[in-house]
Amino acid sequence: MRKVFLFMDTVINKVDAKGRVSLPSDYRAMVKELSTEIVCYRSLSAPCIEGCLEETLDKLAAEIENATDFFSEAQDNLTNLVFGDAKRFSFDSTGRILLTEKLLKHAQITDLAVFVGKGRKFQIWNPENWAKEEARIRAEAMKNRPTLRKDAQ
Amino acid sequence: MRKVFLFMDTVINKVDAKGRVSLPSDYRAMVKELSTEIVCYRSLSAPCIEGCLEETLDKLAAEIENATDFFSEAQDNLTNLVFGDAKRFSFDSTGRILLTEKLLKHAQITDLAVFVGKGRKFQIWNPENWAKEEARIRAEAMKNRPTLRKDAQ
DNA sequence: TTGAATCCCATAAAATACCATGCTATACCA
DNA sequence: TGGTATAGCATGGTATTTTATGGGATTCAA
Repeated sequence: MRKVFLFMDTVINKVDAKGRVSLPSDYRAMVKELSTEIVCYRSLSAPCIEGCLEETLDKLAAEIENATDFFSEAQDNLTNLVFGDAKRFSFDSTGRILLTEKLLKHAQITDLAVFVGKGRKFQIWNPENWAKEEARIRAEAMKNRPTLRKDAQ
Repeated sequence: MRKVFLFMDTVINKVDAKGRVSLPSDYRAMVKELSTEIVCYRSLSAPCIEGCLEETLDKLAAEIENATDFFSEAQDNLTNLVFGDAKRFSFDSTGRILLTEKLLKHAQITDLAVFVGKGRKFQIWNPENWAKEEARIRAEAMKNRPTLRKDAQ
């Protein structure tokens, strides 16, 4: 039994005519080991699909409750945005999930999908869009080294 | 059971036609004792591969979550950069890992790989590049003594 | 009953595990 | 201390398993 569960690596898979994509085998292994499910939703900030484990959304729900007031408009909006869009995806015996039209359209994905690990989450991109995005992020990191010191941000 | 787990020493191993390299036996022993796995990614600052234990990345994930907001661009960029590039590597019964094309290309490694201990991390270099880099670092350290005082940096 | 979703089977390629060998470093003994 | 035996290691090769992906069959629901 492994100790660490992180979505990593970048893998590119085909999307067939039916809209099926193989989930990277690493991701599947995690889902199976934790006996949970994958949840996907449209990214709020980029033209890509975002995915995570159900547990992660559960934690997010708790955080939202903690950070915003029960009756606040902020909590209302946030929960609508996140949970209104999220959907559970299970994979078949060969490890494929069936993405929805809504998600594919948002990410401009047609026949190829790039899975990008983000630790507790992952993203699914159109290959060209991801290439541009990665170049942008790396260039920025070269210019200004990332930091985790709060005072430096 | 040992108390200290540090990647040390510099060892050079062959990379075969399939891209397989023996992980230094010291490293393997650590990984086995901790029953964990190795993670590798392209160094952000040098033409080499960087590696560490899964736990190290897990801690980093927690730190990122702690230092940045769930919906922030900073968290987005950082997690893409780090985890999109990282990949788990398990070794076979003879202690070899299969490096990817992307990593080998970034480090300009063809048939020989130098493993350089870095404590919590290690690096994998092309032998010639490492020779140059080591000379440079040592020369610099001779000229300006290293310091750990924050105010001096 | 028609379209969509799910399941199952087949195949090729890639990743992984396994076996065998020569070498090196270590341990052991005189 | 010197020499030998032994265990561990690096490395080449092969076999086996897993994975991605296409296509067809079956089920489910509108």
